[in-house]
Amino acid sequence: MARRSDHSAQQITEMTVAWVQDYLKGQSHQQLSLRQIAKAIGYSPGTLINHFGSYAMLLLHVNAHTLDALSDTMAGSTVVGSTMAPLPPQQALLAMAKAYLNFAQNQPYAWRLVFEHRLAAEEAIPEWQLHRIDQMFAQLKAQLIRLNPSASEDGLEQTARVLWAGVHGISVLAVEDKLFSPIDISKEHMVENLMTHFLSGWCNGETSFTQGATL
Amino acid sequence: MARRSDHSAQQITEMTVAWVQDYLKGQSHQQLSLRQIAKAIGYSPGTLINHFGSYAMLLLHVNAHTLDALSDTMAGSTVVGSTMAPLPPQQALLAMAKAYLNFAQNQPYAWRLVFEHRLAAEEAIPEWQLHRIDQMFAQLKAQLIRLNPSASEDGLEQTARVLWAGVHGISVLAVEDKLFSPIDISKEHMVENLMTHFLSGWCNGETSFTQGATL
DNA sequence: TGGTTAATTGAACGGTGTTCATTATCGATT
DNA sequence: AATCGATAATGAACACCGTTCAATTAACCA
Repeated sequence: MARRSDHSAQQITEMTVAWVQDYLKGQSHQQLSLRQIAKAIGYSPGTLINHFGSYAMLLLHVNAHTLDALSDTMAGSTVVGSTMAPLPPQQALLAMAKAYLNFAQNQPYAWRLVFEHRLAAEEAIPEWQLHRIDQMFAQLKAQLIRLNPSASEDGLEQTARVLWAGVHGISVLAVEDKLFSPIDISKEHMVENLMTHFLSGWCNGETSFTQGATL
Repeated sequence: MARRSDHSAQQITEMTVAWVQDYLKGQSHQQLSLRQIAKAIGYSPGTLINHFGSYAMLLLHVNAHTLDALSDTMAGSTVVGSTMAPLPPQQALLAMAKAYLNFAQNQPYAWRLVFEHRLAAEEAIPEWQLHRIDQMFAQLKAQLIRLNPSASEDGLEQTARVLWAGVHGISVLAVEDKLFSPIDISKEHMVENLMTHFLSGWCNGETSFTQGATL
């Protein structure tokens, strides 16, 4: 068979991503396969390889979709109402962190795929994917700069990543259920804990802790 | 063929774990396979399945070994010399965090396997594995309690996990090269940044940040 | 020594991602 | 309207994968 014109190239991408996203609502990608996807959308495995380049690249498109949804959720979390005043920066950051955590917990399989997926060594992460990540950091930095306008650009860059890494770490361990806590700690409380202590430490200036905090 | 007595059961475990650990020094587990391991140690795939129960369980043993090495490294990082006084708690915590990060960076493939590996839903994580993780937290808590003796047990438990999650997050993103930073930030500086600000915030008591830090 | 036990195996099974020659259809040209 | 070149799509083939299991045979014990 050849050259059906049932769907455009873009439609095939959409069908594929939509079906996988739906699949990931209920189960991990570990049981997922190219052949399964092909059957589900009514094309052959070879067609999908032609279209995406590889199974890994197909999954990268799925991840792009996930990152868009995550980014939207985070952006939306800082606006409580259309006519309200913007949240103070600390609350905005906390809202974004909680949005991040909740997204991870609500869509654990899609979220995990983003971070577990790896391309073959020779294929580089496409520019369109890097752009998505840049935008997420831009959101964080925008709030941090409100919180501490005197911070240097490099300092902001670093702090945004440290903070994000912290939230990410909690989310990873929460989603993978690897916190192994004897007591039941609310994940949201952990994020609040991190945010509170880190931001208060950050705003109180650069008191080197090797001499401070002598309690 | 049957019932060779070339090796005891324990020896087979050791050979297997040693070979995989060696393999992971140079490449990711993604290309690794049971058949490959079997060939390398001179047994059949079926024998390894009999021995470990499944390929997943085999990898769990590898991870146990990795966790032991990690735990040792962290424990060792707080003692600079045999006759010296113990490090102050902040420095001990920082040393452990850096040890954690460095381990992740030096043995990225073994380290990643620990966190990417998942058992089938029905098999529970064995007790001997949970025990290893408990011990790591015990190390952290021991330092935190020196830093803030008045903290409650539950508070310690939570703070230890928040702190560890933060360090873990930085390590994950560093190892996976997913920090996507335009500037080149030293990972060690990020850990220091997190530790400094978080601990200083933590020690300065429970100043709620919703009212504090008015920049 | 003979019988029992159990460790080990290789073949088979149903899966995987990827390659590629073949084919059938489309779009344009005559 | 017929033809032709380009190309989207395919399915068979390939080399793997983890796992199962009947058959085998070495070790052990009575």
